[in-house]
Amino acid sequence: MSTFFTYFNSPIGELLLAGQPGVLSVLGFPEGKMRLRHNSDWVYDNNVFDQTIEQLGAYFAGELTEFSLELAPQGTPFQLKVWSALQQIPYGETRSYGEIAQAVGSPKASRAVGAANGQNPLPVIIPCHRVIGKSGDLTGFGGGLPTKIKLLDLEQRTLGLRLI
Amino acid sequence: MSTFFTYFNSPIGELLLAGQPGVLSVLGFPEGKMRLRHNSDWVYDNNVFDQTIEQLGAYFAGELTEFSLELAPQGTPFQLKVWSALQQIPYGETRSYGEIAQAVGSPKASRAVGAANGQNPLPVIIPCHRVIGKSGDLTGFGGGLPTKIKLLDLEQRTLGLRLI
DNA sequence: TTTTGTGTGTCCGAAAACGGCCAGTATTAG
DNA sequence: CTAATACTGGCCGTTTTCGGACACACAAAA
Repeated sequence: MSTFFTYFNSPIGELLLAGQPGVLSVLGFPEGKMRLRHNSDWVYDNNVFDQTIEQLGAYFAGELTEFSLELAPQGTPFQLKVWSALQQIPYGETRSYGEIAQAVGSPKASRAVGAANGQNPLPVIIPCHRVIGKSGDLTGFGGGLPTKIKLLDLEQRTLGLRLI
Repeated sequence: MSTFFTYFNSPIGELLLAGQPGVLSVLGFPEGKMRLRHNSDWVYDNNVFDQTIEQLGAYFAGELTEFSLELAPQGTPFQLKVWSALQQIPYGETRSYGEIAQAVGSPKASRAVGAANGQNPLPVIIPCHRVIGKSGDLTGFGGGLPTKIKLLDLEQRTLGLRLI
């Protein structure tokens, strides 16, 4: 089965989407430090990602707080547990790396959680941006710290509007 | 629990024995390349190793072909599997590194088997000397190749005598 | 043709290095 | 005196590096 891909223009820059019909497995930043581009044996197809694009659009517009997509991230057992835990963090809230470590049953593995966060193949949708240092430092983000700030800010402002 | 040790004079030179009452965990060559000596916090006690000494004596006299001792070698899961496989090689026979690799379920790990062999904490008793290259080369032995030859020779001659 | 003897390819496990951490001290700047 | 800041050491899963007690193939000698 071949892998399909497309690019999506978002407020935080161009995004690479990849996966198979109905299943998203990669979301990447083509620019910046990560420079994640499409593989040469992937097939361009924009139609495959209708739902993803629609929901991403709504998310960035502050009109969607929870994604409903079929995901297929690839990783080690530990990484999968971490990414799963990330999806439990409610929109607009944050957790510390240590809290996630505790949530996956390895209380002392906060550093390993940081590493797993860095390998997150589906940022934004799997909200690794909601994990920050215990002291409140943002500490890091694959797409660059400014993007992490933008995402947290978006979620904060959206929640603020909701209160009116 | 403290660790006990003693030294035993054998035909292949002095041997260091160490462990706890009823359980042997180390057998080493104090001389030669390995230079395994007793640790400073171990306690000298010759009586603890009655059975070991008796059986080693009988082995070197050609009167014992299978040890019956409680062993507690320390190692990684892979090493333990290898050492366990070594104990399945009958007295006087040999196997190639590749065959042991196959026996532990990693057919291509012949070189890794060599490495594990080199870490064998209980040579002679765990018969790493019965593993040789596929071509028949002896290839290596912690206590020195001459010792490996002596051991294989002893076993061969003992079997020979048995045939009479 | 058989037999040594080198060279080379490969494959593992083990050990070391590496962070998107964190808590406990020590050190300054107010 | 207090609080922010800097430094230190331990933690833990992953990644990378490393080093062979191998095993073939081919060459050269007998």
